[in-house]
Amino acid sequence: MRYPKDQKSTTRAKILESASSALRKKGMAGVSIADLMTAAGLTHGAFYNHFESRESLIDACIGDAMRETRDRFDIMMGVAEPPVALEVIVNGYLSPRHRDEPEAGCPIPSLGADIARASTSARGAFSRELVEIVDLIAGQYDDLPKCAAQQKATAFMATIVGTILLARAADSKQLSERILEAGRHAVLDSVGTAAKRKGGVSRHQRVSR
Amino acid sequence: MRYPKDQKSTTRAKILESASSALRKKGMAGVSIADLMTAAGLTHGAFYNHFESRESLIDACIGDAMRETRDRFDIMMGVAEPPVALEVIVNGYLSPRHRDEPEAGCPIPSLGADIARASTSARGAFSRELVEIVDLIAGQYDDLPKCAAQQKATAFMATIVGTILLARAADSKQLSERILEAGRHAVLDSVGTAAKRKGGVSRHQRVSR
DNA sequence: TGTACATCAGTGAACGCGCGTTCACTGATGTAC
DNA sequence: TGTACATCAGTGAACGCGCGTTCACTGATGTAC
Repeated sequence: MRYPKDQKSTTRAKILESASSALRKKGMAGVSIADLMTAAGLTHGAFYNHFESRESLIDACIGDAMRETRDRFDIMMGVAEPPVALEVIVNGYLSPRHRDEPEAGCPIPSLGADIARASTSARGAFSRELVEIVDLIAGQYDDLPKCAAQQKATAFMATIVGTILLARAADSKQLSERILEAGRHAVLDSVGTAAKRKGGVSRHQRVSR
Repeated sequence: MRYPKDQKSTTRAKILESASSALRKKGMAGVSIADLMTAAGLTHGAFYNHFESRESLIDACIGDAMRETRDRFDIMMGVAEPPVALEVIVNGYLSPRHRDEPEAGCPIPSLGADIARASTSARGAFSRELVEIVDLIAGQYDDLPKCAAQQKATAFMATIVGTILLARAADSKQLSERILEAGRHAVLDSVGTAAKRKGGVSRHQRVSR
């Protein structure tokens, strides 16, 4: 063969990665197949060697980006005891960097509304990963019954997602910063409550404020 | 003149309303000018009698839908004392109806990500209205210093916006319902805290669960 | 070892289509004389 | 009062363009004999 034997899967991965970033940055309408393929260093015709259609690419991107986010959360859980790990996640998620680099971040704030309008399979992939993420977070509220912990975790996700959404749409740095700060404060308060129930991680609370 | 003298402004309003709904329902990519004009009972050529371009229509829609949301919040504030009015808002905002009818609801969950990518003027209009909405809500935390109340109000908005976003993207009614419930619970908890500081609106808390 | 053929990721011209936008036109009404 | 002209919201054909998708082709490599 002309190409190394992992050529095809490598190319597919390259298209997927490039598309996944572009989608998060520019939205579903802002990305054409020709653009993507150029970004991946190929011509547009090769696209259909790897994906059945534009829609199937989008489905794959959503699943992929969600998995990436879950993995990132999972890794951060490793660096500290519950519920302190939540502070690590919050400070990363609600950072200026995440606000300013949607292409490298969680797909929910950038694509959530489009996911709601997407194919059944895309929404399925999204939901499966969302549930996993919520369960990961719920594990941090380990002093609560499972159901209550999941409820807290779901609200946790909603708040950080909504905060990034608002912070990105705001037109001034100042307003945007205030939004991030409000999100951080609200979420860390709830984490703080959990910490207090367990008896004190106040040092961490102060540090990450 | 062939037409009544308020014809032009009436038509403009009709296009705007039709466009504003279609945008929230189908997203920025899902709506063509021809579709909109047909929905408004006109042919596509007339569009440019009323708007300079597609982009300027979108700007107008964003401002308009935000104003509508603010007005709706404002009206709900009138029906109960602070902070009970917040419960009314939450139960409306985080209702299955709002989840299922984006075309008639708040533009932030449906268009937030697109607003972040929109023109400076659209983001300006958005931000001005957002600040007003936050101030309205902050007025409900009337036992807190202004700054703390605004912070609480901002997080309140982030949570309800994020909750609707997640609830719409979820692929099963069951998951979606759990998300709405988690959002309601978290937000009403924080309202409940405010109520307790003031000394008891527990009846309302129980009613709206 | 040499030759003919099969493979298949990638190429790029071509397609049909729908889009945003333009513009000459329509025709009912208002206005000037 | 009657006639000629101006106005202007709305019409619909036409435009150029970029899109998603198709497909005959390329050419380096692997394989059969």
